[in-house]
Amino acid sequence: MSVTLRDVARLSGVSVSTTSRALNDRLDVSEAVRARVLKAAQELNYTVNHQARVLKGAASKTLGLILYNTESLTFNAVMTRGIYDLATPNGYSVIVCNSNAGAEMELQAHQMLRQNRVDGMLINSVESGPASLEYLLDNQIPFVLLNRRVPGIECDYVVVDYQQGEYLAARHLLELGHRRILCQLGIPSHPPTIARLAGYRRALEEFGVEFAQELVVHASNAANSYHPVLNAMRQIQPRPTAILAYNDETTIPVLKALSDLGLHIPKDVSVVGQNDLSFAPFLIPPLTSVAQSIHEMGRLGMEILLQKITHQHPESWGWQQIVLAPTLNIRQSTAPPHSV
Amino acid sequence: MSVTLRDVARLSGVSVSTTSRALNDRLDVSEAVRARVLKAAQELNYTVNHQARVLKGAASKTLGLILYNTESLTFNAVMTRGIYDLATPNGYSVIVCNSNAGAEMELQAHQMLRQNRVDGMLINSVESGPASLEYLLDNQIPFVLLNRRVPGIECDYVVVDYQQGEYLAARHLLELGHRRILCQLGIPSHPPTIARLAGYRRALEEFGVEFAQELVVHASNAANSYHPVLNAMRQIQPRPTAILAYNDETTIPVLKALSDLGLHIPKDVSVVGQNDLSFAPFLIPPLTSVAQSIHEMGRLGMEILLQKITHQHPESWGWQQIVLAPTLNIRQSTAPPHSV
DNA sequence: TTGAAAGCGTTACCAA
DNA sequence: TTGGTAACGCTTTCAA
Repeated sequence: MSVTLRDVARLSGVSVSTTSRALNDRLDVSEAVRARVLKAAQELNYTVNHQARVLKGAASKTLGLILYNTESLTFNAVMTRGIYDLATPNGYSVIVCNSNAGAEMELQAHQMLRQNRVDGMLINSVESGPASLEYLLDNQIPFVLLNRRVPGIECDYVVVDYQQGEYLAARHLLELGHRRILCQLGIPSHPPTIARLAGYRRALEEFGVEFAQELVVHASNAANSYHPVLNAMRQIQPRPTAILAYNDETTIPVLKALSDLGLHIPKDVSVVGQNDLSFAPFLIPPLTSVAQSIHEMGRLGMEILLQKITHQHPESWGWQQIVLAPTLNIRQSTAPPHSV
Repeated sequence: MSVTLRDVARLSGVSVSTTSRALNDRLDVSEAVRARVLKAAQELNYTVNHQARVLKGAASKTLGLILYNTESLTFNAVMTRGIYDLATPNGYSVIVCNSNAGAEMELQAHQMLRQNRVDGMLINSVESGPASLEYLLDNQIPFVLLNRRVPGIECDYVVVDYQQGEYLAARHLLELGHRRILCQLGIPSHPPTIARLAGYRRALEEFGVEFAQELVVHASNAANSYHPVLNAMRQIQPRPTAILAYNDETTIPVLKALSDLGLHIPKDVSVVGQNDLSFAPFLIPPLTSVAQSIHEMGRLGMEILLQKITHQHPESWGWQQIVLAPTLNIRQSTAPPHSV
């Protein structure tokens, strides 16, 4: 079927082993032979068979990436960019799998990557519990968790801090004088939602403000923020004076809901987003938003993974457990409450 | 290092070949033996070595995906979702590569995927010219172009029709009575920009409106639409009465620029977006936008690729060349020009 | 500097 | 129904 080393060897009139050495830039090949081999290889359009190499014992030069795939569209896009930026230049292929937030597909992904003998993995989905990760640890397959932690599993991870982000946002509003702050979240069991809620409550506590369940709006899909927020702002009395949106994308429907209720931002209601996407400064009014280093998280995760793969002293290393601190970018969507 | 078939054979007390047959659900294995083998495999936590299988002649069950990676964040995210949705369930791994809009990285990606003996490829980046594609054709490696066509290369492709989309948007504005329509585009050489420009001009011609170069705003990065559009709307006389934004994402800064100029939408200026992202109905005012079937494009491309890989009659097939028609969703951001 | 041969893990063929 | 053996394409060791 495809051109093999034997074909190249035959054409260049030398043995297979010499051909291999010539193509792999070994020193112990005469220039004359090397030139002949290279020419033959080019002529035949030869490409080394990667599977054969790996079977022979070489590193697979392949990494696995398991995505959760139910985050916001931009989240995945931004994170994977950080990852790819380092993969190809370093000669690594990346096999991307999606769990679609399901344990079954996630296990299938692990299975696939295991069969492919990947050199390492980046994991953004841990729905199936710790077993898969324990297997990786036991078999010394390097991996880095992205935006996830698993209780009871000691390993490398890089996370952005949604808890702290929500805390910063809430504190900012509290400092401005807001006391009734609507908090828009996703599915209660989703780790980023759990983290946000904790940050929100931490800020409230710090300011001695009592937590009210009615001020938390959970939506099965955080993107559908229009109706939940519209209803909440219509019904809750006294009306919240500020909103913590799940992220910048969901802020757009939130702004629309407020506009449809005839509420002015920030005069009547303050709004804070999260992720500080590139469009945040261009919303009307420019959105106060918490910047999370998502691209950085992807890039750093990949960097750590590559280090672990190349440096062969896993024992001498501690775990790299990195929490990327968010920053609050204050713009014009937040102000003291009107009534104050 | 890792557990092999020999280890399983040894533990279950049968030969390697019988072990292989037992694990591969062959019929000619006694139930007693099969049970013993399965138990041993489980006990040892055996996973088949995919590279060995492929070397032996099996299909690699791996697909390659080459992304351009300079499109809008959402474009890649939406398209790849359509792709992944079919990959894992069908047992295919996807190796994702990025060209970053560069010919060199694109060639490197081709090289990588070739070495990995992928069963097929989905390609959204053709910066390096037709040579790579010709190689695939010559070697009967199935591939499908996504959102790209290459002059002189006959092959399968699925594209969304940005030309038609821009045409529909422009026609809508022309029908409303607009004659001075600002057209926001990206790098002149980028295929989607070329297509959009052609659609714009086609609509103008059809309405007998002369094309004016000053009404076309090229930006190196289409996302930075604020200043180019602000300046254009400030300087061009008479002022355009409508804007064709590059896509929905760039619409956000466009709306801001108009707002900062004190221009009202749609009274003073009409705006049309493209892609009809989920947030389009929630912009203020709700955005008239051209819906492009990007998710469908990814999914369909994958479907065609899988068909080509499984059905082994490439000759009897014609090329599948699919152009997904856009539709215009009219909302409140467009109206007849104020002056009419 | 070159070549022969072994072996990576698997499957398939052929014999038993 | 089972087992031995060869072969996939490559790299590496050892000998020449």
